[in-house]
Amino acid sequence: MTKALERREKQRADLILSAERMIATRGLAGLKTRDLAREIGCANGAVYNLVADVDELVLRVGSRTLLRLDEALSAAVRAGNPSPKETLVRIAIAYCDFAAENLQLWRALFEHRMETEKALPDWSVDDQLQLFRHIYQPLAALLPKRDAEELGITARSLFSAVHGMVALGLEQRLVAVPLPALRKEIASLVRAMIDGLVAQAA
Amino acid sequence: MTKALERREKQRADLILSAERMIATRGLAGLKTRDLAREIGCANGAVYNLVADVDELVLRVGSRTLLRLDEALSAAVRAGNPSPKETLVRIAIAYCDFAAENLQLWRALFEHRMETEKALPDWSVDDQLQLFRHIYQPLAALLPKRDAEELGITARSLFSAVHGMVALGLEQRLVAVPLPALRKEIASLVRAMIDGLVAQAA
DNA sequence: AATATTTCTTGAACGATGTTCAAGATTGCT
DNA sequence: AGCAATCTTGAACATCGTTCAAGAAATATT
Repeated sequence: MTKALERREKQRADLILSAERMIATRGLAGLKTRDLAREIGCANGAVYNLVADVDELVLRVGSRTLLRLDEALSAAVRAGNPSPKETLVRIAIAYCDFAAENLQLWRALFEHRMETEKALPDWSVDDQLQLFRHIYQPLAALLPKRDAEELGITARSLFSAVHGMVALGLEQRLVAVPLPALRKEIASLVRAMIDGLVAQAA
Repeated sequence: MTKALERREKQRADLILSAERMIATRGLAGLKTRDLAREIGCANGAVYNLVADVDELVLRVGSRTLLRLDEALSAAVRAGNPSPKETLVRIAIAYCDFAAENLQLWRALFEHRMETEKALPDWSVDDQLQLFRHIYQPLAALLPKRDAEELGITARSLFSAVHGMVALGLEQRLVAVPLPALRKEIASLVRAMIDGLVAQAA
């Protein structure tokens, strides 16, 4: 019994890694159960012994991506010892860089939601909220008069604004923006947002 | 000959309207050629006489949506005669309201891009760039020292930031944000961005 | 007006794809 | 070794977008 379960877990891990590789190279739409089955060496039907459906598979890959994103943002905060304002700029730039370097996996994070209506499992929701904590602390230092709830909302807004710039900036359909220019733009607008918020609070 | 072409055009218009209705009620994923054919009264294969493929259909619906969005933003600018700063706030709020009121159609605008790699036809690209002109003018008044290219980039960044707030704000997966709170947040952050940009320029 | 030619429309068929399931193979327990 | 529980298989199903040969309709020609 232990042997079988071990093998199962091993294959499950293989499956998720294969799915991750496949999304990274061919995009979310390029993820096919039959190709996955061939890659990990099993029948296509066997995929459903390892995972309930592709939705779960995508969410598991997404969870890994969020983890790596979290690490990237943590590293950006850790480097040097800048002011709260520059910390927030670094986080934004790090988010942009991560998205550019993991374009397809990062996109999959947001593309997938639209397709299914069913609620997300808890293990998937938790990760997402963790991201805001990187923003929360520097923001609290800059806006000492705001209470925790206000800070949470503002942190989310700040994140969303940067996300929008990255999302539309990395889109090739509109005018293609070279990555260095995008980074500069993001840094500039983040500084503007922070300056504006601090000025409003004064 | 003219009679047949007329009928064709009529049916083409019907098809696009049906597609629009279908996306609005069932989402982009709910758009099915067989259902469309039944609605406009023709065989499913006949859809491909009116339109090259579903991609084109989605783009045509998107074009209509962008037109209505443009009108909504124009109306927001027209109302009253506020300062450039408040004009930009109104545009942002109008964008948020439009997205909320036309949720599925608005989402389809951005969901669709990911799926196809082929370049967009010109008639579809043009509309998108027009949106920035609403932002450009008030921004030029606020930042008189910036040249046209810089203003264009900043206008796009501002739009992207607001788009991000709306996109993640209207997402139900994360913490659900009530619409009035979202509008308030957007107004607040737009004012902060503008204040910050103006202060930087000084 | 009758016929020929071009064009359009049809709906069956194709190829993909996610998912299911009964039958066969494998594993774990006594 | 033998039995029961479990897992694996790959064929089958349903649902898509899309294509296409054949029949219907419209247009052009005589």
